[in-house]
Amino acid sequence: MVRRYDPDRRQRIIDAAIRVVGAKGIGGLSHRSVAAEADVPLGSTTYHFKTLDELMVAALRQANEGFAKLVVARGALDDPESDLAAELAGLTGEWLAGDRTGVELEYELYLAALRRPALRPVAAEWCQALAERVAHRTDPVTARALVALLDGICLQVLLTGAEYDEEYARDVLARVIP
Amino acid sequence: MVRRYDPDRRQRIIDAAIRVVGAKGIGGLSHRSVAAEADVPLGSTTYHFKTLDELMVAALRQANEGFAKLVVARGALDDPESDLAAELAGLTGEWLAGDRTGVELEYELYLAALRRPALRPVAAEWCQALAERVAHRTDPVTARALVALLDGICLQVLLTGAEYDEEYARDVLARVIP
DNA sequence: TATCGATGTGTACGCTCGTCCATATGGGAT
DNA sequence: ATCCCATATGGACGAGCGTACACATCGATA
Repeated sequence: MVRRYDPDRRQRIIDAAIRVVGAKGIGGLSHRSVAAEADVPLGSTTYHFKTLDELMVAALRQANEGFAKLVVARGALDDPESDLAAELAGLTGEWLAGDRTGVELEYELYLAALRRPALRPVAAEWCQALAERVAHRTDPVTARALVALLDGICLQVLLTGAEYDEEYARDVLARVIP
Repeated sequence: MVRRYDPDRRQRIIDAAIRVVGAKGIGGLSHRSVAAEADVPLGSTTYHFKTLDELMVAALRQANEGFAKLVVARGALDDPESDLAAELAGLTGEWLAGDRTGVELEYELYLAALRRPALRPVAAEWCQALAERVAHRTDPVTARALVALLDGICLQVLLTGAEYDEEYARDVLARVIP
C-alpha cells in the first residue's frame, strides 16, 4: 500500500518483464515473477496485462526497438559507399559483444513465435525491419538472404558458445552479395 | 493394470514425447502429458526418465536421427559431381514439405537449447552432423555458412508462414559456395 | 523352485501457475 | 467541491506440475 499513485507502473512492469526474460527465459515469465521483479502486487500485472501473451508482446516489442536503436546509433547501413558485408558483420559483432540479454531475448522471441501466434507479428516486424533497411543497399532478395544468414550465424554462436568471428561473418556475407 | 510386462515401454514413452512436443511444443512436455499420450501411468514415465531433461534429450536425439535418415534415404550429398546448392535446397524442400512436426521440433530444440544446457549437446550434434556431411563436398568454413544460411531460411519460412522457395534457396546457397 | 532386482503402479505432497473478483483509492472531469 | 472511473490491491480458486515413495508384479538367475 506504499504507492497508490504510480503513473509509470505499466512501463515499469514491461521493463521488469524484459529483465525476467533475460534472466530466466520466456519460460520463466509469469505474472507473478514479473510482479516480484517490478515490486508490484500480483493484481497489478494482471490489471495492466490481462493475458501473458499481451505482456510478452509488449515486452518483446520494446526489446526490438533496442536493436533498431543500435542500428541507428551506429549510423550503420547509411553510407552507400561503405562495405555492406563489413557493416553487417560489425553491427552483429557489436550486438553480440554487448549485453547478451538483448540477443538471447531476441531469439527467444523466435522460439516463442513458433508456437504462439500472438508473437508472430512481432517476430516478423523485427526481421522485416532489418531486411528493409538492408534492401536500401542491395536488392530485396539479397537482403532477405543476408538476414537469414545473420540469423543462422547468431544462432550458431549462441548455441555452441563459440566466439563470434567477425572476419568469417564478413567473408560469407560478402559471398551472398552479388 | 492391463500390461504388467512391457519391454518396449521406454521406447513407447519416447515416441509419445515426440508426438507431444509436435502437438504442443516443448512447453507442453510434462511427465503427465507424455504418460497420457503413451497411455501409461504417471509413475512409469518418472521411472524410466528421472527428470524431464532426460526425457527431452532422449526424445530429441531420436528426432534428430529422423533427419539424418532423410539425408541418407535421399542419397543426398553423395555424388561429388552433383550441384551442391541444388542438393541442399532440394533436401530442405523435401524436409519442409513432409510432416512439419519434425521440422518444428528441430527448431524448438534449437531454441530451447538456448536456456537448457542439457540440450546444448543434442543441438550441436544436429548441426555439426550436417555441417560435416556438407564439408565432404566443400571446405569446412563454407559448410558452416551453408548450414547457417539454411537455418535462417527455414526459420523465415516457419515464422512468416511463407512458402518455401526452392529456387531462391538454391540461388543464395550457390552464392555462398566459392 | 526360491529369491532378487528390475520394472510397473497408484497416490500424495507441496509448489507455481493463470485467472478472477470484491474492495479501496485518488486524479481529473464537471 | 463532488463524483466517477481508471487504477491499485490482496486474496482465493482450481488446475497442472515435478517429485517422491510404498507397494505390486514378474523375468531371470541361482
